[in-house]
This record gives sequence, C-alpha cells and structure tokens, in this order.
Amino acid sequence: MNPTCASCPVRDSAACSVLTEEERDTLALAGHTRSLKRGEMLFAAGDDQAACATLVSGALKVSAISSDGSEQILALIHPAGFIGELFAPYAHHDVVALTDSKLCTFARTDIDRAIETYPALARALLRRAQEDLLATRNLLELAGNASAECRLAALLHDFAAAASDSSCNLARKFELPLSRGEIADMLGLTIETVSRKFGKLEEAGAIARKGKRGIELIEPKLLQSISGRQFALNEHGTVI
Amino acid sequence: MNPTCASCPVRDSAACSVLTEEERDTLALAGHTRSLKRGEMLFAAGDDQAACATLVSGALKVSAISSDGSEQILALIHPAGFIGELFAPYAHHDVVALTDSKLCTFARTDIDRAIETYPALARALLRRAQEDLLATRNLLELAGNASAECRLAALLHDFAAAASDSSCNLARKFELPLSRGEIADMLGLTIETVSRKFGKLEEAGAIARKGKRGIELIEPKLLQSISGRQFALNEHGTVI
DNA sequence: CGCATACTTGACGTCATTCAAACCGTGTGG
DNA sequence: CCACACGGTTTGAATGACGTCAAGTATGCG
Repeated sequence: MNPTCASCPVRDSAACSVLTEEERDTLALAGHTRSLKRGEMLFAAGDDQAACATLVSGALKVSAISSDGSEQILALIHPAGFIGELFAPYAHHDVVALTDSKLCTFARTDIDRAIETYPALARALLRRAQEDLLATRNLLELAGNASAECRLAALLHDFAAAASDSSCNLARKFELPLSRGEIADMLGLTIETVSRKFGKLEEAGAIARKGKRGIELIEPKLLQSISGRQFALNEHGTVI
Repeated sequence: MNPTCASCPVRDSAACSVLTEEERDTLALAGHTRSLKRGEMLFAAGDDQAACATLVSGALKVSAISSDGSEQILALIHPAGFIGELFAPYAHHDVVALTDSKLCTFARTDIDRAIETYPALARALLRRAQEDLLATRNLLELAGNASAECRLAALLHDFAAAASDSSCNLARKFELPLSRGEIADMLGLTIETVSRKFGKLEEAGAIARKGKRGIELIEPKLLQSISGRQFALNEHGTVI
C-alpha cells in the first residue's frame, strides 16, 4: 500500500475512498502531496492547468475578487473536500488556505484519465459536486436574506454544526475558522457590521465571545430563531 | 429509435446525448415526458422520492422559501439542464416552472441504475453539476455585491448573453424570463427597488424598456461597467 | 517597550426598504 | 361600448439599516 495513503487521515472519506487498494495506489503515483501555509494560494482565478486536489487537513476558501477589490467568499473546503474545476479551461476563482493545510494534488490530465478509468471515482466526484452545489445554494439563500443579524446567526449555527464531531447536534464551544473580515466577505457585509452584530447576539444572550475567535453557545434555540432557519445543516449541506 | 427522443430538441445537448442510440433507447424506457404549466411545481422542498429530470423546453426556477415567507431564487434551469438531487434523501428546494415547460423525468432508482451502468452518463452529469456549481457561485458573487444597481446590471447582462443564440455575444433585444418580483427574489431585493433601478439604467442610457418585459440594450459597454464585471458569462456560467 | 494587526465602538451619511398611492394593460360583466 | 376590478408595475416620501470614516481598545510579536 502507498505509505502516504496508508496514514492519510481522510482515506475513508475522500473521493478516492471508493477505489480498491490497487486502484488507489495507481492513482497515488500521479498525485503529489502539498502543504500550504495560512494565506498561501493554491491557484488564482484565470490560471490554466490549475491542479485538482483533495484537502487532507486544514481549511481552504474559494473566493472571487470584484473589480473594485472587494472579496466574496464563495465556499469553504473542509478535509476530504475536493477542489478543482474539471471541465473549465481555467480556474474561475481564487483558492486560498485559511489555516496551514495539507493537500493531495493531481494534474488535470491525470484526473481526467482517472475519471475515464474508474467509473466509481466519477460517481464519487458527482456526489461531492452535488453536495458542494447544495452548500453553495445554502450560502446563497443566506446571502439573499435581508437582515445582517440573520446571516450572522445562520453562519454561526452552521459553524457550530460543522465543529461538532457528531454533526447531528451543535458544538457548545468552538473556535471560529474565519476572521471578522473573512466572515464579512462571506456574508457580503463589512467588518464593522459583523462586529456590531456579534455584540447584538451576545447582548441578546444567544452567544458569548471567548477571546477573538472563541464562541460559546448560550441559547442555541435563540440563535436558530434569529437565523430564521427551521433546519440545521452539517458541513456537507445536508439537513440534520 | 425512440420516437420521442428522435424529435427531442435537446437530444444533442442534454446529458443523455453522450449515450449511444441503443443505450439512450434503453434509458428512454424508464423515462416519462411531462408538461408543466407556468407556475406549476415539479417538486417541493421536503419531497422524498422526488424525480430527476432533463428540461426539454421552457424554463424552471429552483427556489427556497424562508420561514418568513420570502422566496430566494437559487438557480434558473434552461433547456438541456438537469434537475434533481441524486444523493440527498429528499429535495431541499422547490422547483417551479417559470413558463410552460416540457421535461423528461426519471425515477431516482432508474437514474441511479443508469449511472452505474453507463459511466459516460455519470461523467456527463458530473460536468453538468460542476457547471451548475459555477453558475450558483456566480449568482452568489452577484448577491454578495453591495449595490442594487450592480446586481441588476449584471443580471441583465447575463440574460442578454443567455438570450443570444451564439452565446458569445449579447442579444440586442430580448424578453425578460422573470417578472419584477422574481428578479427581486433572485437578487435579494424588493420589487420597488428593482423597478427603480430599471428606471436608473434606462435614464443612464444603458437600456430601454419595451413593454413590461422587453429589454433593448442601448449601451452594452455601459451596462457592463455598471455591473462591475470584467467578463461576461453564458448560460452555463462559462466565461466568453 | 513600541509597533503591527485585529477587533470594537461611535457619529454620520447613504441607500434600500417600507408603506402608500397611482398607473397601466387585460379581462369580465353590465 | 363602457365601467370596473385585478395583477403587475411604477413612483413618492419617510424610516431605518448598513456602510463609511474615524477613533479607540486589546493582543501579540520583535
């Protein structure tokens, strides 16, 4: 067995987990591991031949930069997530590491060949693409929501769900994966508004802030009612 | 050859176009054609066993209803588009016909089997899912944009690109596929604001309104600069 | 200790929403 | 034919929310 794959923390959850051991070893010959420091870019919008990758550890953001320089975060990638546009001639968006990350990268041609060779891999990527689509639609639903307070409450709710290992109930305490500025970019707000709404939520008794990024849920029910959501979502965007 | 498929207007562009004639005929045995009147619902959020479908003619919208009753349009489906969540236990969003539409529907179990049987179909759906993902991200980018005028200008620009048959340049005159209210739901604005911004764009000399839904592009360059986009997008979200 | 970075807080202006009324094209019934 | 109601749209005035600008407060690092 490929030694890198043998110790891979996402070997049972990534797209390649649907392959047999031999198939995976063959695919691994074409892959390369890569480390990214926080803030480092995997590829930029406009890059051709941008690689594809499975995220092994850490976190990535997919973002678009407007002509006026403002950034809009379009997606967060968690471990076992797959990143890369398989059929576009070049990348449409930037992909940047939110924290120090490890990836398993593949050249586009190698992935294209693997998809042809291993139908199970194509199905696994199809499933992942549909989950990404759902997650993006949930974010769009959130961004279309009128109130800034709703958006922040919903985002915190999702983070709490993502931070919980069971993913079926909320983590009571967790660290925000994003800075205030990144939260603002994600929700289409400003840093100041995000900060103020954090204050409002704390004042309302829904949450408590522990340092810059620590969050403790005081009243999850209240947070949920402020967010205007009936259902919660795990990191794959599926309802729980 | 299956008579329905033989005369199907999207037989060369839908997902099933990657199949051989025999394969397509076999798949067609499991499919059903269905017509929807404007406003009729294909399936609602929460439906289990929601069918999958290829849109043959007309237009659909995918939308989410918030707990406060407001609607957010998440996607538009054009002919040859595929609709349906293949791996979710039930539908997460409503799908409604914007105009009288014809579809080719399949039960989930039949599609699942076809994906297993025909690897090319899985790859075609993977490609389509990635295109949908890109289109949704573009809409998200648009919704995250600050100004209402930018959003409307960008949406009109996309509609003009979608209305053009060449899809590489803009249609000079076209009919809006959406009512003011639907545009508002898509952009996260109110009907009144949309109406006012139409007025602004006309006043600025970028467009002219012909009746309720007719639009004529007077200054496409101006529209594009107002939208703040460097690039235009066709209906698949690919840059042109 | 000094500086840099991130976050918070306040005052003010702008822009989208809200509520309200008027408008227009269409269809219906007298 | 006209009167009327109805849905979709436009327009107006006032409110309020978010953005902007600016100052102030941590927290960490050299």
